[in-house]
Amino acid sequence: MKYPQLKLDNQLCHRLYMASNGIARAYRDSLNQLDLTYPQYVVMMALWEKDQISIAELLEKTAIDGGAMTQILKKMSDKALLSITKDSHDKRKRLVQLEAKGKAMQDQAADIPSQIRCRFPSINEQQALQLIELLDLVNSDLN
Amino acid sequence: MKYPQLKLDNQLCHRLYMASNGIARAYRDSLNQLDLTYPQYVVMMALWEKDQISIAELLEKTAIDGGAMTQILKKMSDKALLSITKDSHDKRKRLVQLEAKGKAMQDQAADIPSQIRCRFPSINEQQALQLIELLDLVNSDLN
DNA sequence: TGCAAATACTTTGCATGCAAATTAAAATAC
DNA sequence: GTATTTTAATTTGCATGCAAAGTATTTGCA
Repeated sequence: MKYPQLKLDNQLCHRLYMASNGIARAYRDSLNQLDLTYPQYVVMMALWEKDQISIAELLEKTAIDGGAMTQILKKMSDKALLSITKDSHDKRKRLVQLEAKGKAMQDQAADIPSQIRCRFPSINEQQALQLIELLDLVNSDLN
Repeated sequence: MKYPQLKLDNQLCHRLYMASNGIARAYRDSLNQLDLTYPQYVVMMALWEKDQISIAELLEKTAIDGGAMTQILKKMSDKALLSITKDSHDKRKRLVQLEAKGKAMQDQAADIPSQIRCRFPSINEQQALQLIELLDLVNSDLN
């Protein structure tokens, strides 16, 4: 190997790639029971925190791609989890609000975080917090 | 907010999601110059480390999806970066080897890691290593 | 030896992630 | 006040990630 900096073993990014895909995969079983994909689950979490927000605000909170968001919201709307209305003050904007089914789903979802947590016995609480701190630093450099 | 464990701010997975997508985005400019996508770059790194390996071995080293790998290798083969031959001892297997263009690209790629590193001024070396250690723990639980 | 099970890939269908082009409406400029 | 620019979303085309089904070989086992 000519260049050690090109070894896969030295790539932070590749580890993030594996971890991100792997954890999303770990969520799959739990989310299948709610008929949600991971990005859809993220949208739900954002709305449970703050309902009645514009798509732009949803994009900012979730960091989901705008083009994908249009499709994701359409599917969630078809499933009656939420509805989308035009903002009467600014007709460019559209507001997203939870429907009854979407609100009710919060109780079903409440157990998911602990289910996922069990899949990572190698990580203790302190390490999890440390990981979050470091990822926040990474993400802060990404704007 | 009824359930604090459902707050986006408390989700390790969402941070991984943002970091993984964001870093891949950060690679884009550098990789565009080599006409490579990020997964294709990962394949190149794997092959620069060890040439003449089976697709199964490539899948294991890169953690790329098998179905996607078929398409990725086809595109890379079309670009004359590598070629694929049947293993004469086991006709189920196919061996991947770098072509001249693929080998030469290593020199062009050697600068990429430091270019990416510059995009993360908030992270010092010790923190980067710590992040790698923690992600290795996460990934070790993902099998 | 013969055949079921395991292996190594490929294919297919669906759900994003992303860049670039497009559309509609609001804000600014002149 | 109208033209230009900016903002908010959608649309389009391409590249995966993933599960499930399909194909071709090879193993393994009765």
